Amino acid sequence: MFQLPFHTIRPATTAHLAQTMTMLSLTAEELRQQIESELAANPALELINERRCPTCHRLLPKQGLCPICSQPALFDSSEPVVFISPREDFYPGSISPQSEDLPVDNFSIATEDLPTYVLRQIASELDASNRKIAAFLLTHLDEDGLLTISLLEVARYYHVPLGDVERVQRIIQRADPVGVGSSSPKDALLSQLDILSETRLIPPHARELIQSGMDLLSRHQLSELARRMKVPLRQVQQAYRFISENLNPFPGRANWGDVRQPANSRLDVFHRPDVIISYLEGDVEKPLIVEIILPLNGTLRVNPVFKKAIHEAPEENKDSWKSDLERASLFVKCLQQRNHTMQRLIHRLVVLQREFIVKGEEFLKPVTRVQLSKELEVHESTISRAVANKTVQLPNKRIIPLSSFFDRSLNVRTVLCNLISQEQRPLSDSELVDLLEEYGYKVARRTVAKYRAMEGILPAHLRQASS
DNA sequence: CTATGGCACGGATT
DNA sequence: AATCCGTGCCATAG
Repeated sequence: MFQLPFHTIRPATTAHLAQTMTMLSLTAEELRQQIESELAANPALELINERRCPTCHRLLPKQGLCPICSQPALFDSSEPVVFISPREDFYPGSISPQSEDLPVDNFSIATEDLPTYVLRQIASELDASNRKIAAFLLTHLDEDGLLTISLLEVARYYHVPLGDVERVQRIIQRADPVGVGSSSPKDALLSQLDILSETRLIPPHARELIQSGMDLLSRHQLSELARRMKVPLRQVQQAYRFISENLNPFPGRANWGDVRQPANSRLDVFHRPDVIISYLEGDVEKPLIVEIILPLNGTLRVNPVFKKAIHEAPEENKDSWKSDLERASLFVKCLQQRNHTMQRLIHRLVVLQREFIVKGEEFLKPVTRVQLSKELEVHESTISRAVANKTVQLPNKRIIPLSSFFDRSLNVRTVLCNLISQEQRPLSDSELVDLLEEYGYKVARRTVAKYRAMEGILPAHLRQASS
């Protein structure tokens, strides 16, 4: 019923194949750059406007209404709907056609600065007056992403209660470089900790350490800290490691302009996902909507005017025009090819891992890339490329790497976490092995220890029995 | 003596 | 061919 504009896949030339391959491994952000430079370099390539759905802003098919918004009831809830989606709200830097009716600077390709980037994320949560406050706060950030003015000043300036300003600040802090807009490094750490604690376990005392031991913490005086807080040194060390690995006192400094996370960071904050999975109309009963982000605000095609003009091309330019034309059509084909592959891949993946997506990590089925490559009848390296470096946003708004879908042990690890969080008394690793066996997971004792370490859980003798 | 972490090996995965 | 991951063995801490 909802036919996507599939294009017949032509027999690939080697150049075609090579370019598709490299394109497949690009993230949405990288793809944006690629398209941008190609567009600038090749006059035969053009980007045209297309009609958009007035409610969801998705690109509309050639004729008719947006299939998602207009007839939601038509969809079978057992089948996910997968499609390529140019979502400029997720891609503020999306490339737009230079149309006459739209001021160019509105969606220009200029990279955004931090204040704009943050404001875009939170704009929908704020009413007009709060938006003003947010904008004001964001223009007073230093290069570290911290506020240079006090909240009190702002409140006085706008004649609003301090509480209002604080509320706006809290919303800002939750936006992408998490902790941005905090008043101090300490503040930034605390808000990051809050957000992290919603999704994973945090070591005991981490919060108190930051709260009251910030100065000692920043000077790495752990033993002094342990004495003053009356907490075992081991726990201080544990908490310290967690803090330095996962939190960042200067939220603006870190990865701004850098797409990839530092290797040692486990903070699940990525700038923008490559794929977004959500429920239709936010309703759990409705089917899953899967959008593969294409950072393109329109449709890319070979310029028909250019194509026509080729016959009248001046003799000395004819060759270069011709190569431009070929290059352009190759580029478009590769892009289609990439989209097609991504779409098939993600579709299969969503069907397979539905439980994981809707119910949580515990239900992840161990699937290897090889299995999937056989099902889709593509080479395994194709899957690898498609999966590498990409991120997915789940319906619960968490953004995770696409490779998590192929994690062989994530399910066991989460069961392990549950087990430990529900334990009455600290269980040793070998006891946990037996317990896991009852749940149908057979792992070695040594492996349990590894998983514990991965999840940042202390060994049994350092854990106190708690709720 | 038990529980755990380090090192390293082999097989699977990419 | 390179890398990742689970596991076994052994040293060490408690």
